[in-house]
Amino acid sequence: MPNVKMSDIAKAAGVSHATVARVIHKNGYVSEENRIKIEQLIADLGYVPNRMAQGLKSAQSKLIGHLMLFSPNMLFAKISYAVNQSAIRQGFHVLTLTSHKHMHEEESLINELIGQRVDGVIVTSNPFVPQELILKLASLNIPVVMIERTRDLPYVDQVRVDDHNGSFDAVRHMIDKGHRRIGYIGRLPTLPVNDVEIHRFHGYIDALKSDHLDIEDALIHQMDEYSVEDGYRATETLMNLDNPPTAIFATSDVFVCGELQYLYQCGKKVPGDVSLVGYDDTLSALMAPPITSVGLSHEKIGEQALQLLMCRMADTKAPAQSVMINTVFIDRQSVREIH
Amino acid sequence: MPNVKMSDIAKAAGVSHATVARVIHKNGYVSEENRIKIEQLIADLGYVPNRMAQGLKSAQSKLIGHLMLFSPNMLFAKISYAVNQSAIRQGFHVLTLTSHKHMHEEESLINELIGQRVDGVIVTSNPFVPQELILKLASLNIPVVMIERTRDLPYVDQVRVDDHNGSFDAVRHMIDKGHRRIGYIGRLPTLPVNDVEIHRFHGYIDALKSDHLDIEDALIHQMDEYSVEDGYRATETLMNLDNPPTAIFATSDVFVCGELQYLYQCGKKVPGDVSLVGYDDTLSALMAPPITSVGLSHEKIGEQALQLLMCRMADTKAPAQSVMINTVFIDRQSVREIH
DNA sequence: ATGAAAGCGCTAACAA
DNA sequence: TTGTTAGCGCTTTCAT
Repeated sequence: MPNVKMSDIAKAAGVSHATVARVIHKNGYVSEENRIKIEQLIADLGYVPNRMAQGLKSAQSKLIGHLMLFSPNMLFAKISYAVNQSAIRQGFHVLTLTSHKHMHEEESLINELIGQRVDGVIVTSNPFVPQELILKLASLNIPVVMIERTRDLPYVDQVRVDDHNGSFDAVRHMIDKGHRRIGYIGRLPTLPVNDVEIHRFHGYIDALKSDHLDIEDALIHQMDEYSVEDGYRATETLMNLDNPPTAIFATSDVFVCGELQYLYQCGKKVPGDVSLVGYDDTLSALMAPPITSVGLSHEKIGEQALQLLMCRMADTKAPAQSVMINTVFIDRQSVREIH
Repeated sequence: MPNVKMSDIAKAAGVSHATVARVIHKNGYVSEENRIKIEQLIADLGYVPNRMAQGLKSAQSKLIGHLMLFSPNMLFAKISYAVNQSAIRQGFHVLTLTSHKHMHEEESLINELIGQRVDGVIVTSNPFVPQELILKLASLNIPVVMIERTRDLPYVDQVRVDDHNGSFDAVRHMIDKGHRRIGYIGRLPTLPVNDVEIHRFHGYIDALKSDHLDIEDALIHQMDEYSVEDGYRATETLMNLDNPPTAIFATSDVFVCGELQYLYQCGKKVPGDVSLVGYDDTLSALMAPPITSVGLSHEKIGEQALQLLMCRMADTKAPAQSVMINTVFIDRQSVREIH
């Protein structure tokens, strides 16, 4: 009994399909008698409206596209999940498309989304999506929201993370515990969109300055990639300094993995010998020992992204909005008090 | 210039929309002259066919639904990614829906998928999807493939993981390195679908038997949940035995996190004091130290799932197929040689 | 080589 | 209170 359609219900109920439509949408007048009968029939025959037909008619697919960058980082899996949930809550479904950096597949992916006539597009943390493609979407009146690595573009809304504060608070935490020599492991700001790296770095610098601490180049490591290996290497260099740091702040939990691997090898304890703070709060809870980290609230991010999308659907030509999401400092006691 | 449609191209080219359709689908005869002109117009105006209209007409949405269970485990993020990639390669898009255990949202989620008239459904590792819902899909002639936690249902194909072997090989590896007392940390087989737990457990048992080793209840811990905490607790109990194991096999990398946290606390070294092997190969590479683990090949799993879906689309009434995917043993030297 | 026309399943304005 | 009707954008058959 595949593919029951409105006319099947109508026929079975002895009415026109317009009447069936009325009971489905609960608008217009329908006699109590017919309503009951039709509702019964819908349940019995398992009728589910065809979204493609609805979409074609209404020019609303109720689909939104989510363009992500491939990344082994659990953070994006979490954001993806949050976006999906928020979308469902608003009656939308999400088509998730992932591109790889430097593979220039974005264009065809975006065309797919246009083909589906998505009602909106979310671009998460993908610094490689060319600006023209975003503008193309906007010119087609398809609402676009960018998450995390955002651009200032007309009619394109942004959900940003307050990285400066997140970073500042983390480093302040270390300073407050008595640390004076704090290492920094981050990523080089060499991507097309770099706000994230720059803000995290300035958060570190500003925290040091706020306590009039020296900024020492030897303590600052900006690596090529967010990777375990780079975290390992940076830590190795830091710990081999004549005067190694007592604490290290890393801008990603992935770096933390590398830090711990190095420290494990040379038998140094956390936080006994070195104190650590990570960023993302993805892997830090799972580490031995668990590591204090700066968490992002995925739910809020997803929620806001959908919110902005809905607003823009309502008014495509409203000025671009930018929402800042706070980070959440998660203390897991991986920073030791020193005197 | 939003929403260019076929008739716009037709009008601009001074032909009927049927001719435009011909050049798009490269079928039927079109004069060279017109083809050039139309192709040019399509590029210039940025025409992209409306999938909803195509779908309505062809009764093929080119969408597949992916029903997952919410899980903090990275494994499912990876499978999800692999499924998406394989789908794209076959010209499909994926609607990913995630349900929470015990929330009984599966029914409405499946109705959403029916509403979208998805061409197929993949159910990944979700033991809570009621059997009737799966059967409902099958009865609507919507191909269904189950991944990892599968059921024997008519017309429902399965992609399974060779957990018995995966587990067997891992434990054999420990035995070959000279270990005689090997702890087991797994999950209690209390889910609606339990093959996974049972096979992993028997893999362990059979490996021990293959070397005529004793099976000791005290070494076997079947926990309530795949969680860091349960891994921690089980390890604590194991290590406090009068005669603790020299090696521990865990059926999930999540357990490994807990193991390492406990061992870190009491200053025991891996593999110096205890040898470890995990399962999933998700977190094990990130641990300090990196842990040997049984990996699943997500790509193969995704690829096979799509393959089976395509086959079933071609022949809905073919007998159900079950494909077994091999695990991959990843040696990271976390098992010590003992004499 | 090209066009006309029907129809996919639905919505909504208009008539009755 | 209900039915009729005209599309939404596309594919495809059948004429021409």
